[in-house]
Amino acid sequence: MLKVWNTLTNQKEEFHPLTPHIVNMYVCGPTVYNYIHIGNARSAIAFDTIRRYFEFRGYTVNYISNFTDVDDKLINEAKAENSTVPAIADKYIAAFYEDTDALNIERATVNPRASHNIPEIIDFIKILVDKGYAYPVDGDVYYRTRKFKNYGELSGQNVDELEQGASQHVTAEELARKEDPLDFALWKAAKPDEISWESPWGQGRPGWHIECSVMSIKYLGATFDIHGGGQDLEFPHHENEIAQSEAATGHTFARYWLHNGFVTIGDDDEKMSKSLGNFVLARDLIQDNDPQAVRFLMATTQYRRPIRYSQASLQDAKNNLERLQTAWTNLNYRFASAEAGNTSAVDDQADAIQTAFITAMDDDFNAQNGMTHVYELAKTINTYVEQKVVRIGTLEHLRGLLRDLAGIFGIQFAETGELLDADVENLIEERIAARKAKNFARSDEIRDQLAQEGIILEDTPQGTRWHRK
RNA sequence: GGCGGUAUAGCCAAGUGGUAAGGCAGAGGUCUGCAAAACCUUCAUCACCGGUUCAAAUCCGGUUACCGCCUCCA
Repeated sequence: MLKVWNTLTNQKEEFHPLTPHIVNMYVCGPTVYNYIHIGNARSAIAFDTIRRYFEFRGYTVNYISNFTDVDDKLINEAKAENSTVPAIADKYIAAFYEDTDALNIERATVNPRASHNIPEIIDFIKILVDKGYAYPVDGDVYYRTRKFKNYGELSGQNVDELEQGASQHVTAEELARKEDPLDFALWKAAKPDEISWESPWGQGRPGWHIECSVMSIKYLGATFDIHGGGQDLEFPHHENEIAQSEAATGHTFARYWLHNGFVTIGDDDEKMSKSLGNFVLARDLIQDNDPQAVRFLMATTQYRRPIRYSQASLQDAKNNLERLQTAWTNLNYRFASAEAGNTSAVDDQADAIQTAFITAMDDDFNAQNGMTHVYELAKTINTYVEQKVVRIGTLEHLRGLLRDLAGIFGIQFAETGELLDADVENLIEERIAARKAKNFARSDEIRDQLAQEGIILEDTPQGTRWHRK
């Protein structure tokens, strides 16, 4: 039975989707005023991995993830780049796809954009105003936070305690407009030269929070299964989403709330964030490192745990990935020398590993425990392929399982079989002859020479094989 | 100040009452002409103090340290 940690209740709960076999999930995407950093990538990878696991378990997943493409930051960035808000959004959305594709993150079912849903947003705000949950003031519209009785439930905050914090950060201008410092903007009146749309309250644009409520409900319905995002979104973003949505629809909003942990950096494991300025862009990291290793590091850490970003952790990921890749290569190498049929004892081992893997991952996507069984599979494979007699059915069984389990984490194995230059092939042939003649000086010379070119030779009972370093 | 999360070997990291998974790195070994890859062996009294229990990393109380949210942020 699959269990997930629900932030709403602060406990692990059995996961039962509203509709059998279908998971409707919404994950908060980035505000597209800059390239994504590896913290953003971590969130995308965490939920991509969760999505893949659901699919592995036989669910159909409707995965909606937004782009917030209208807000102060975009307006400022447009000014800074001497561009427009839509152009800035387009630019960084394109970059987002480049980066996430490189990290083998599956595309969402839909990536709705706030700016493409303005009529829906306005209609939604109208409902809140009509119901008395929101009030217009000079072209702004604010949400009446205290009117929503469960406000603070998600983050475990007490409204009165919050007010102390809020009051320290709200500007005098805002305070004058709001009935209560805790109220937040659903709609903001346009300042001169700002991007804006016509609304019942005048020219303006949506506030933050509202787009996620509107777009998640638009694509998934008033009540859906999973809402995900980074831990920093728990308050106020997700708290506000709940308040808006449930006030407007009268129904439970998301049923399970999942929050991923941060990527931390530095000796004191500080959160990586744009506002702290201590971030590493995903594209820079990918450029200097194997994207698969980056993906591996992020996907094989349980999604709620922090990930310490460092050269050492990346190197660790590379080594582990290499281990699995080697098992894959070892496995594929034996097909040519395999016999028909199956080795039932090994098939049984594979089945047991699969069962154990599912048990581990069903526990709130415990990737570390899941990976333990993937390593176990690698060991099973490495041991099996050293046997004199191997059988095709079992090789295929092992190959399929390794591919599927690794695939959940977004790991794709490199296929071998690339053709070598004729010169290189001749050298390998010459070396085989030299070894037969026990001319080891010459055979080692050839091996060293090819190693210089990045081609590693390995002598096995089935013959000499090679791979590129 | 309020709320929440961490603290396990050189590193990453499982484990929520029965005398510490797994991976990386290190050491030794098997295989190999030598290698490579693989496989085998080896490497921790679980932040600290006190308590409960036949038995605690695991429960309770306290202490310390670090991180996050409460303001834009994945």
